Amino acid sequence: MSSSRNNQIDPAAPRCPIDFALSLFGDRWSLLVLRNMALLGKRRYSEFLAAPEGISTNILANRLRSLQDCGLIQKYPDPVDRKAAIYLPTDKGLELMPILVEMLRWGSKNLVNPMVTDEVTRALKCSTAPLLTRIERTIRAERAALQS
Amino acid sequence: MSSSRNNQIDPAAPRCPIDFALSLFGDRWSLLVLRNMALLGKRRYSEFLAAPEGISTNILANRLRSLQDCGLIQKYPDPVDRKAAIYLPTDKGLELMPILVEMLRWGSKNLVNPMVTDEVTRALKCSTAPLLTRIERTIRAERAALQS
DNA sequence: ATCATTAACTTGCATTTTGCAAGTGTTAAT
DNA sequence: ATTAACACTTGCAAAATGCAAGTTAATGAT
Repeated sequence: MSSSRNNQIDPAAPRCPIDFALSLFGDRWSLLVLRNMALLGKRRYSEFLAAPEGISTNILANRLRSLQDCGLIQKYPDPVDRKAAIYLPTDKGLELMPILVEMLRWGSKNLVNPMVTDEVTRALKCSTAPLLTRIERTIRAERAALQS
Repeated sequence: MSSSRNNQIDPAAPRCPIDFALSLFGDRWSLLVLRNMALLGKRRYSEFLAAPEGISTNILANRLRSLQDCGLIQKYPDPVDRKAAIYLPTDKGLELMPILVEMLRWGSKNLVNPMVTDEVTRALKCSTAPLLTRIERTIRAERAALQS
């Protein structure tokens, strides 16, 4: 697979936004990695690998690369452990949160036994704004700490 | 491929709603077919095939089957042309519209030249509620006409 | 009644992507 | 000097995809 999917497409040609979105993260794993980062507070390769869905090592490495190539996540060296890396969503990646939240809503409604935190349950029932703000703040704060 | 993906999974076991959603329509084509039905007013196999993204015939047939198996769309015989079929989203499928709309929003913001109708542009700027209501009404009306 | 056409697929096959297991390179701890 | 932890990479079989061609059933034209 090319490191980023969908090359040889004229970026100025008019295109359906949904098609564009799906060409970047329309697959089984990309949004699950984003979920792990943004919703479950995971930051490292080994943590993503440990997710209950069981992504395999080569696919995870491939997705981490393509998400970086799309500008949706960024990789940082861990300041206290030089063999480790920290992955965080970019602002462009954080803008995917409404999509994740709507999937969460649909899945929660259509699953027999949806596994969700109390915070998410509350957010889906009332307003998702507080959840989204909290996520943005958390990620931006970590990013600021890593870049200094 | 099995006609519906993800068999041998205990439906009562607790599961992440996002994982569940992605297991049903987390691929390049399923949501594009839904877009064609709900947002672009397409109803027939030949219309889906004519979409600018260029889905191939076997993949389209496969997705139409798996979306039916998931209960997201339903197939009806065309009342005026017995060799033709009409595909429409179910209510469960209509509930995916917020996900599509959020993808639309993200793509429109992050594409150089997003191809969207004026109605969608307006909906994204102000409120998506009118667009969603109009889609629901349209589909439900067609469904009612076909079932009688 | 026959023939061509249309709509909705199915089939075969080459290419690509996925999933699993095993291996590699670098840093850190003992 | 060994061992362990972390983040990958490689090899290979199996599955999914994309393309072209073929099939079936209903219509429409002659």
